[in-house]
Amino acid sequence: MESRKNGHSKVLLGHLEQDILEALWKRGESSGREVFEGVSRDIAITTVLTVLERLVSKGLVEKKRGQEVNLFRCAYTREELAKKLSDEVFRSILGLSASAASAAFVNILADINPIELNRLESLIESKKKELELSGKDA
Amino acid sequence: MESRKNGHSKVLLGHLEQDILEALWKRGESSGREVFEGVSRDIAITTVLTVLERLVSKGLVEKKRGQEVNLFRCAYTREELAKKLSDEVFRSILGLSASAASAAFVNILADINPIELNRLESLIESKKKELELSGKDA
DNA sequence: TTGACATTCTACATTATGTAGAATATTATG
DNA sequence: CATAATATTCTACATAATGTAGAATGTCAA
Repeated sequence: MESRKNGHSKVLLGHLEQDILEALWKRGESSGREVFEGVSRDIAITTVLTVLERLVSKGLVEKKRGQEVNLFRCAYTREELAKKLSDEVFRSILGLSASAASAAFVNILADINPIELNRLESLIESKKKELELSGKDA
Repeated sequence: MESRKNGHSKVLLGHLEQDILEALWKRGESSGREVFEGVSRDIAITTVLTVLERLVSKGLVEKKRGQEVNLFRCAYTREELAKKLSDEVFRSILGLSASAASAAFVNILADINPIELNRLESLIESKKKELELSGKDA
């Protein structure tokens, strides 16, 4: 439903950027050509190389010289990247309305991965204990 | 720390857009000039008018003819907007790593508004019950 | 050495956002 | 009513992010 601006709908990273990271996570360290094949899109290989290069600039991908070709690999695991990207976005939305954001978060999590609801609950418990400790002398 | 691209650091809406929405939420229905004053920035009033107009295009602000001037107001409450904006972003990050995203969410919520942790917990409980019901015949 | 492939450079298109002057419309008032 | 003061709309530019890829150049193996 969400009225996407136009063609795009990127959120945190561009679509191609995401696909490239996905390919790298799946295949592990790979050459440019392998990444190109991994994303399997009808685009020129130079396009992939260019974006790969940009990801390197952003520090999201690491490049090193292999024997015959350059090799690329993600600088972060999915988890690490999720954490990195979360910060700004969560802060922004939670700042708008913590309650609404929380509700939305739970709804979406339930939709995507309901099992995680339990883990989320545990996380909250832990965090609460943590806060009690740090705040007990107030 | 987050290496901001350049000058910008927008997430979901531009800075000026956010400021304008804030001004509208604070003041309620307002004229263009009032919004301009509300955002109190050293920019031309037409800049505010332009962005206001764009927000109208995006459906985030409503415009109507007042007696002597046009009046603008937010089409959504903070809560509604937070919900609207959450969807895509949360889905994207949760899709990357539900566990990492959950952890980040809890950390940031605890930082911004710890009291909400309790509410979040309740939300999870409710959601879990809800899921049990819908899934009990599986 | 030379052809195939890899890498880098350069460049363009599109979209989003911030910015605002010019042009036009409207209103209040002398 | 004429007109100055405002308000509104139009048009336009700048910058950044992203996708896109051809041209130029580099490298390696047969």
